[in-house]
Amino acid sequence: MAQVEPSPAKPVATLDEVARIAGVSRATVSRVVNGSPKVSPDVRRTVERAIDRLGYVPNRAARSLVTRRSDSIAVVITEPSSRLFSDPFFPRLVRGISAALSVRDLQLVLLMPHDGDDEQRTVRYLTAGHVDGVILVSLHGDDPLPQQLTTRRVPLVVLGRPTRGVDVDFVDADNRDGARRATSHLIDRGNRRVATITGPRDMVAGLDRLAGYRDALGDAGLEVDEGLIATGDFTQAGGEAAMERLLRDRPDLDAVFCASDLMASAALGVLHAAGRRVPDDVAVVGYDDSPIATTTRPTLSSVRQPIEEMGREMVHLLAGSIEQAGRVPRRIVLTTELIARASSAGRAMP
Amino acid sequence: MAQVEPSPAKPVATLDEVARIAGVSRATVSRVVNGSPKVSPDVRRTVERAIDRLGYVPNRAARSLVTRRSDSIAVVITEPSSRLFSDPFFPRLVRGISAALSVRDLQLVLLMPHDGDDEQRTVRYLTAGHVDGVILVSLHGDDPLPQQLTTRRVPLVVLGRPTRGVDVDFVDADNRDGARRATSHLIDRGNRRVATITGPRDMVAGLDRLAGYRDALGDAGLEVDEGLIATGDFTQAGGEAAMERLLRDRPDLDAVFCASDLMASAALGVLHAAGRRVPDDVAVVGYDDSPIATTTRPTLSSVRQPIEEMGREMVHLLAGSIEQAGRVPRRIVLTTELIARASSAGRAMP
DNA sequence: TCTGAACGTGAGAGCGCTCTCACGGCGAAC
DNA sequence: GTTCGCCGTGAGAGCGCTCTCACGTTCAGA
Repeated sequence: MAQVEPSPAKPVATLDEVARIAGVSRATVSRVVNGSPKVSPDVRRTVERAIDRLGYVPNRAARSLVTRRSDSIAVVITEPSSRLFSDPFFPRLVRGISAALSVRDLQLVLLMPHDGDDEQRTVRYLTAGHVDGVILVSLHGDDPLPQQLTTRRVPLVVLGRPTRGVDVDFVDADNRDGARRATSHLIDRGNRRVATITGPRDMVAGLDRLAGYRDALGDAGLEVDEGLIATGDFTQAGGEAAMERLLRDRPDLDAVFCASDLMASAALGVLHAAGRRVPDDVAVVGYDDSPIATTTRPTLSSVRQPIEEMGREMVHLLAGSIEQAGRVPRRIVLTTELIARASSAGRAMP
Repeated sequence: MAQVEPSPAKPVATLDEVARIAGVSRATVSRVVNGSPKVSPDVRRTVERAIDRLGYVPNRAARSLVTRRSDSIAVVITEPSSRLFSDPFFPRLVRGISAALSVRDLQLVLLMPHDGDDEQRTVRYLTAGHVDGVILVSLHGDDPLPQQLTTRRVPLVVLGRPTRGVDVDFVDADNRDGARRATSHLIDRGNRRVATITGPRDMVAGLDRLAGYRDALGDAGLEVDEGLIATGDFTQAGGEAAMERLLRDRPDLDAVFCASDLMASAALGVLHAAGRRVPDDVAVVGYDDSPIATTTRPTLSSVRQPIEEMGREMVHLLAGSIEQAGRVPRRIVLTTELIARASSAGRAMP
């Protein structure tokens, strides 16, 4: 072998060297780097030139050590793979979060614990002060994490209204209103036997969407018929089973509001197999407005949530709560929008 | 307001305190924490008790400062939102990476630059030594990032075989072989006019899959008919346009191999609209085996890649290249599997 | 002319950790 | 009994940064 000798990696400059080159003290360079106003314009220029020349970049670890800030926040996604992989919700949300963090020059540390052991490690990591704050995505009702973090005073923002008492910052879409809109839309087109396939009963989003369904029926003076309510779990398999059950128990239904597009797409398949035409015999509306909504046959009406915006709002909230610890918890609820497509087009057959 | 007085957050213990409690020196505690063998069993026990009692967790910043390691690696995803959001590939890959990193007690810092400005920041960040290594996901052929990182000697693993000269560690699925399998499968069932909708011409995965298509035709002694090759871009819109073009130019085609499931699902729609039955008139095979493959009508045959495993392998590779800088670049190519479903079932009509 | 506030700058401590080196004690080898 | 080497431990320096405090200069006000 020839002398390949990998040259000694990255010879990064330090504050000291910049100071020496610029002919000032370390403190002054630090002030320039951190944008302090107490530096005269010409000194600032000199220092900036030196920084450019050396390609100086502050050492994050050293800074963290003294400021006690890591300038990084954790995004924790606790969600079974099934949903995580099929639902574009997560990439979109993460993208929104990432964009907002990048503007603030914060780092995104991603945690996806996937067993109990991992979860333990996660808790330890989060409470050890390695991050300045935590964004918690998609916890189910009984997740102990928010409680644990809150008592340890780790700044925290949660996605979705928490079920129980924990008083914590959160961002949510208005699931109840979204479901109400979807259901009202079906009623408006003349459907009277509107069924629903719900989300899991341990997730607030699922419960809220069911509540919205009931609201809409109430608004229209229709009675809620429990036989028209089938419990799903947001997945295709769950949607399929629920739709089959509905069709068997209540063959006279003329519309279905599904609490997720995945379930709705499965419902379309079941309806098709059963010889029901959509939307003529049975109208269908989904939830999430995921890409799948445009690929089904017929295309799927759905409720769209402002996902990226939710990510951004979570970051805003978290930044605030890092700044002023112990402030009163805030909640942000964003409105949704019904996207009407073929699966609920036209008027119901009388 | 009552005296809500948010108590002074996390009173984390330091090495010094542990040392004092255990009655030993800081150095000894450090040795215990880092699993050095040069500590007598009873001293080790004493120290461990003290650590437990105080709930001591090492300060990562302080450690980084001296070791010059951050124990974190960056995952950079440069991909237009369209694909990022519709393709479950990314969540799955990230999950695989995350799991492998967590085992090694490494942190995952996620970067999703989405404009030129952001990209600049990203490069600066990565070369500033804030991370020990970089995993680069889904770069197009002309991405300058690998080159930049390589010259700065930042340990790097890339997803997918790079187009050009950059000699760099990478992990890839055997796209060529996967495409060959898919195409051969169509030929085996009796199809003779097998078209293909390719990926974008600036992505190696697209080119490789096209090459595999050609391979299969060659294997079967069939001639490659350029008129049966339509360029797509992995997205539904692209697939739709390509399928329409194919149908117009070569109405006699009897099968289509699509380089992505998204394009395949769009192709199904176009074929349906054109009154072609799948698989009877035209058989279709997609690529990726994404969840969408089971929701189309008919369900979609597809090529599955071991995505999580690819993530794991990338981490292994990166860990190695961090350990021994400047070693010879390695490449890992994983095999794929054809999942046959309804869209290519049965035999071709003669 | 003197006082003192305002401002820009430098000196120096110290954040929590690792790691080198020195040292004392003990057993093996002569 | 002496020497040597090894092993477990402690002392202390120093990683690169921020931040407090003190200091010198300038300038307005009396």
